[in-house]
Amino acid sequence: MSNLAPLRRSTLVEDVYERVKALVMEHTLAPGERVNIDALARELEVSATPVREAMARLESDGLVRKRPLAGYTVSPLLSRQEFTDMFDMRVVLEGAAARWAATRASAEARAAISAEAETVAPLDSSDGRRSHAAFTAVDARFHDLIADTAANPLLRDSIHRLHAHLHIHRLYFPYAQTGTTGEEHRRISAAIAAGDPDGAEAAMRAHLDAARSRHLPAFD
Amino acid sequence: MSNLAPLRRSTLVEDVYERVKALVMEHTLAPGERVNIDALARELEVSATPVREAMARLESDGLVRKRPLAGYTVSPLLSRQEFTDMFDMRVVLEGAAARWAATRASAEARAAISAEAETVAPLDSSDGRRSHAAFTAVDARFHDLIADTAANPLLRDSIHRLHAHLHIHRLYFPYAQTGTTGEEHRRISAAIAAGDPDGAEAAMRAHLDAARSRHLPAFD
DNA sequence: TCAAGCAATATCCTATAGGATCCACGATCC
DNA sequence: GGATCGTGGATCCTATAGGATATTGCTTGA
Repeated sequence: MSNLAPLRRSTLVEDVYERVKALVMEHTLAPGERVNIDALARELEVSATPVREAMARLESDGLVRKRPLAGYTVSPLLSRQEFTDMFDMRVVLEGAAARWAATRASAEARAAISAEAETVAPLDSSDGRRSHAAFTAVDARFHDLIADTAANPLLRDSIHRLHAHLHIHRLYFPYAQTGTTGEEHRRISAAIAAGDPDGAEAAMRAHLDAARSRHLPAFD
Repeated sequence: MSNLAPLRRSTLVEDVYERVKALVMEHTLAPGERVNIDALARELEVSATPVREAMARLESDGLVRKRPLAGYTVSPLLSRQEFTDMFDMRVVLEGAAARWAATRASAEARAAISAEAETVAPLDSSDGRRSHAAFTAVDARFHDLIADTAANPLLRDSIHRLHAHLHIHRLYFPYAQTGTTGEEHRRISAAIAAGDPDGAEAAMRAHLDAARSRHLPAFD
């Protein structure tokens, strides 16, 4: 009976960080909006001190910006240039992740990726259509799974950071085409399952280039 | 007369962050060492509050680790595996940086990179030999310059973060061979100057692989 | 009507204090 | 002798208060 989870006794800072991060991710706190620390502290029923510390961490994540002596604001939406830069980074990082996943993944991991690639977003109960939120959730899980499988913590964290920003952007432009995402995912997954690093990287790069093209019209 | 620097009125948190970061980078605070917040606050002649906020930022940088309710410790030295992972990341990120620098750099930037590649570490005044510190400083400037030239803020920040950890490691193993570093740098610079993205990326990857090989014996 | 200057308010930033938790050391028991 | 338990001290974490700064709105003048 070893290797138990470290039993996280939480501090308020931790909880506040998670809560505020969620507020930003679900755009209850909108991009560009000012964040009043005192008001936020009252809302969460804590004092300002742990809130300030949590905000410092969020700033390092790039989710909020700080102006000294003038408070925090939620990071504004990505400009077209920033969005392009982000996808350039994704191509580089996730391309490498796919490559390494193809060489390093365990049999279980390959199976998990294949399963995720076959997953189809569930139908929305209200209107019977596939919701945008459900689609992005499936997409995010697929990409995060590959990032995890690449077995490089630095790479994994970098990719996760980028995905947070992508998630925020998607919430504001929920009309991007789904296109051939499913098929592209299956191609990536097939290459990883086959242990083909070149093919996996190429498929991932192609997928991300296509995804970028699907998103770019939102900036017109 | 526009475009003046925003005139950073600093807050204590900013100053403390820079000071503590320097303490870690120059290993006045040694890897693995516990960081007593109250003692550090007394030392810097400030209260614990801004120190805590600065530590939260340093944790996001990976320079310190936090155990809830048990304080901060300076991040331990990289294991062999972590060191290898870091260089895997460098190959990916800096390879892309070299590629983009080759296509996007202005004439001035190309000249600056070439000049930096020709720079030789100054001789130490005391013993007349090239000091390890001087060599690493020149090396760091060359790589940072390319990262800046790639014109992607996300990429630049990611590379800078990695370099901080590399710097700490180097201070503890100051006997790594210099080898053919100078020549490798000149090869990278030549490809960038020539606007050859494939060549620049290949040269950077070769350089980093060689550098990793020069460092790895430190773990034996 | 618009710009500039000033006052009042809101907000941020830091210091301090006290409760909560962990760590080290010694005592006790097997 | 070695392990377990309990206590004292150190340290962390949070709340609160007050000084410092930015922002807002109004007034004044051109």
